[in-house]
Amino acid sequence: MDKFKQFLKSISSITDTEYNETISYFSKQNLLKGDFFVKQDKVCRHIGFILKGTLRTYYMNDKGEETTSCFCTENNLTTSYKSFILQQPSNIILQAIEETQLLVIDYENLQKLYAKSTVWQTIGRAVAEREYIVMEQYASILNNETAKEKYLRLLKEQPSVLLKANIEDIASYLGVTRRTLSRIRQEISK
Amino acid sequence: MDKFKQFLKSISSITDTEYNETISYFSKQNLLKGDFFVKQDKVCRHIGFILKGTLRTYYMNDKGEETTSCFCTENNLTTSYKSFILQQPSNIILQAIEETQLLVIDYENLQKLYAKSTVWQTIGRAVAEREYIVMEQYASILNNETAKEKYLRLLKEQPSVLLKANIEDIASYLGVTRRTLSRIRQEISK
DNA sequence: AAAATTTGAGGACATTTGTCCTTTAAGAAC
DNA sequence: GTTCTTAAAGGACAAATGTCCTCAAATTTT
Repeated sequence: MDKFKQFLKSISSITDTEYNETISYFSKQNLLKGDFFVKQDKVCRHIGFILKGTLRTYYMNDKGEETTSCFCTENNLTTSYKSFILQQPSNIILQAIEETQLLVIDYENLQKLYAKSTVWQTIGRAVAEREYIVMEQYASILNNETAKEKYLRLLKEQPSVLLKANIEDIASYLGVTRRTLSRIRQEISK
Repeated sequence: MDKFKQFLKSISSITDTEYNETISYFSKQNLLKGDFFVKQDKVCRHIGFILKGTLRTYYMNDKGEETTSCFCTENNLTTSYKSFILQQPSNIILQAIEETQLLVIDYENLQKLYAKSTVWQTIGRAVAEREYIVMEQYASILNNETAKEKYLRLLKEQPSVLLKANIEDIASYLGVTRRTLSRIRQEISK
């Protein structure tokens, strides 16, 4: 729980008292490997803070092909943010790829916090701005980096993901087929 | 100016009185074709609302190659949002591709509005959420659509851009070379 | 109007990536 | 320990895309 307090303090000037007054709006949630945090076409009702574990975010097209867009790891927020904001069905799926512990708040409780407290108004904007920045960074990577560069970035920034996720998911994250990922790994091992 | 009031009302419950009290924080800016709204590596100090015209958003890599990420059109906000939020140098460039009129607010004035008014706190969050959604949509397109699909989408959603922008810029927006764009147009014309 | 310059279309070939398949290795089940 | 199953690596060929170039049309300059 302390991790979460630290996270909030890193994005706002929330005091210990304010934190204690509002933490009761959150609850804990545990996921096993393979469990879904957000299912496709369901409205995402929660924002979660990852205390422990890893989630995979992916799209699924009509043909059933999956495209991994993100691996969410410890001490970060996770949600189908667009679905959450608009309270509309989600076009992305969030699934645990290992045992995962979350601190979650639902939509109504978050609106209550916004109404009740100025600091939570600020946190709400800061979170939206952060989510924007993460997404812009992601789009920038999609635009400017080759699959090989993305692989090397993953290796550097989230090496644990390469051990936990399977080849299919990593390939779809890089935007290539398994065959090409195999070629990339071959090149790198030289 | 009315367009801007309408825009704000579409994302918040701002009243006419509140609007009139805060509009003086904004000023007008005109750009000629080729003028920059945001230069590379400069801190973006403004958010603009496009009253008229079109801007192109692009990255430039070390080799001087440009990647167009967005064409911003009338009645939308435009800014290098990440640079604006963090007040750090921008990695994207915003350039008018035709004569453009903007309503702009600078960073300090926006912070004053946030401090002064609850409705502007809400607008700030709503804008961040909107920008997030646009960016997510963009990332989703990058992930899931082929260059041809992107071209057809542009044709449908922003047909004016195909007339105003040059081939090089459109190709870089689609993530392909001019040669491939030429092939795409050939296919479509059949 | 003629010349010069810029812009888009498209040919030829090389490179990259995908598709389909086989092989190998590792782990699970018996 | 042997067989079965699953996951990753990699071969062979096809398809898609990039590179480099030329040509034609349009636009600008003189």
